[in-house]
Amino acid sequence: MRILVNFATNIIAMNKCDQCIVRQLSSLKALNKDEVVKLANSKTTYKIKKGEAIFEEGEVTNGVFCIKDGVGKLSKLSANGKDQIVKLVQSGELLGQRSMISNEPANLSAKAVADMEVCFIPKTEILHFFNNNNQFSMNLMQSVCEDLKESENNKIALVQKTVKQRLAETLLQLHDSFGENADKTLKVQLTREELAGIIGTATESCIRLLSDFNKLDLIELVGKKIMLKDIRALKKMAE
Amino acid sequence: MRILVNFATNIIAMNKCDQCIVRQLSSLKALNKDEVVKLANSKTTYKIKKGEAIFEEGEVTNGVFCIKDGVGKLSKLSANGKDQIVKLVQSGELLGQRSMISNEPANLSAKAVADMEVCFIPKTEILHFFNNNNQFSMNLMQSVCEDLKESENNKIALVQKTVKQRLAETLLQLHDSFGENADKTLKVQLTREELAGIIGTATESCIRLLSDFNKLDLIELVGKKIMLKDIRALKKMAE
DNA sequence: ATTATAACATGATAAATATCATTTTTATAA
DNA sequence: TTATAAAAATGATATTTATCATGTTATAAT
Repeated sequence: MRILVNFATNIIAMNKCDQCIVRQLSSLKALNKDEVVKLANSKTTYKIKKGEAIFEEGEVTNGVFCIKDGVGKLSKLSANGKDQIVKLVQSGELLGQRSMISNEPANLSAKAVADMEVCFIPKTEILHFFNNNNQFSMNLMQSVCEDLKESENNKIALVQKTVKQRLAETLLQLHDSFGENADKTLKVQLTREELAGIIGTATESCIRLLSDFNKLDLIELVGKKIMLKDIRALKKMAE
Repeated sequence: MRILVNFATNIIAMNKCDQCIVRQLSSLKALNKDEVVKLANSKTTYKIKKGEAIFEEGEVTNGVFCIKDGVGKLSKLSANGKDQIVKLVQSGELLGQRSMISNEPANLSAKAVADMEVCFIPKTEILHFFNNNNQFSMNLMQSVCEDLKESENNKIALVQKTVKQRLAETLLQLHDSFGENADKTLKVQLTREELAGIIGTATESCIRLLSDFNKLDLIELVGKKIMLKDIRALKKMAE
């Protein structure tokens, strides 16, 4: 009887996780069928509305979050009250790997930029996979390494490029990673303040530059949305 | 006969690596006796003079470097010809883990800031340890995670703090990580250009601020050396 | 629909920082 | 030891960017 119930549960759960975009794109792709079943049984699913937090800086998370849908930002509040955005994350990605591995409270806050659906996987599960599945641990390792490389390059860009160059670069990256709507505007919709938080500048400076770019026909401002009109020129400007 | 020779070789080699500072401080501390023997047999030792490179940006390294002695800088040359320093490394640390794990050419150049002694460990060895020693893989993972956290925080500091704050912070960090000489000056000796490369500013601006700090009695400039005189005030300034 | 609130926008100005020019000091090699 | 180059220092100036003030438009709540 017990077995039957478990069997039924597992099938449903396995289907759910097995077909999930996170399973296809993240380190979790290395898990075998049994492991996916284990995963499906231990996960919890949440919905997070735009603006809400998944976790805050300083919180102990004790696990990782899979992003099934939506867009999130990892950010840190500075002394002067500005929210510096470190990274945008989207469906298919894992969140909170670093602090889980380091055994530390979260260094950054994670908040929804667009409505999100996430699954929480407890630390014990992840560590079990890490210790028993070499491909998984290698994948996880590579994913953190990729983050490190990105962070280093981003850091260099922030220091060595002007605000104008950083804005051009960031617009291109947003276009690249998140794509465009039917009306050709950028799919991720950030406020000017958030955009300023990514490129590390004052909101007013960001707004001013956007309107310069608009006048130069590099972009078009469609209400609050942004459409890239001259990608070639933006690329040139970013260098 | 064969066994005898190997036995003798291993003892010497094991002693060498077993007592090495890198073995005590890095992820390698998780290795058992047999693994240390394997390590000792596969490593190669190099000496690198101040100013020389261990590896350059874009090079395929195919292994990691252990820093037995000296100080190195990880940096990237920007379009405008400036060398942005991403991180300073010292004895006990490993170098080139990220690009090895990611299977990519080095993203940064590694150069000696002070004469160095390093050992090269081939990729095959490291991967073998990674797949067969859970504690080692966890250590390696944690070390990369630590780098990531540092890089993110450093990035935020670079963007949100003024050049003056960054200089104060960097001087304190150098004091913290590398200590001071008998005459109380900082042990790592960087040129003003290198220091500017860490805080991300023009060399002249860096020199100017150092001389301001000097006038304010926060530091004392002893020739090219720097002595921290008022650590409390520097800390306050960095915030 | 109307009010309140947040987001966006722009001008004026101040502050921070970079750049160019020049001089002084220090290190290095002939 | 002197010549030569590199590093450090400082002034003058230009450029970039932030800040403050204010107005406008969009969005949400009553």
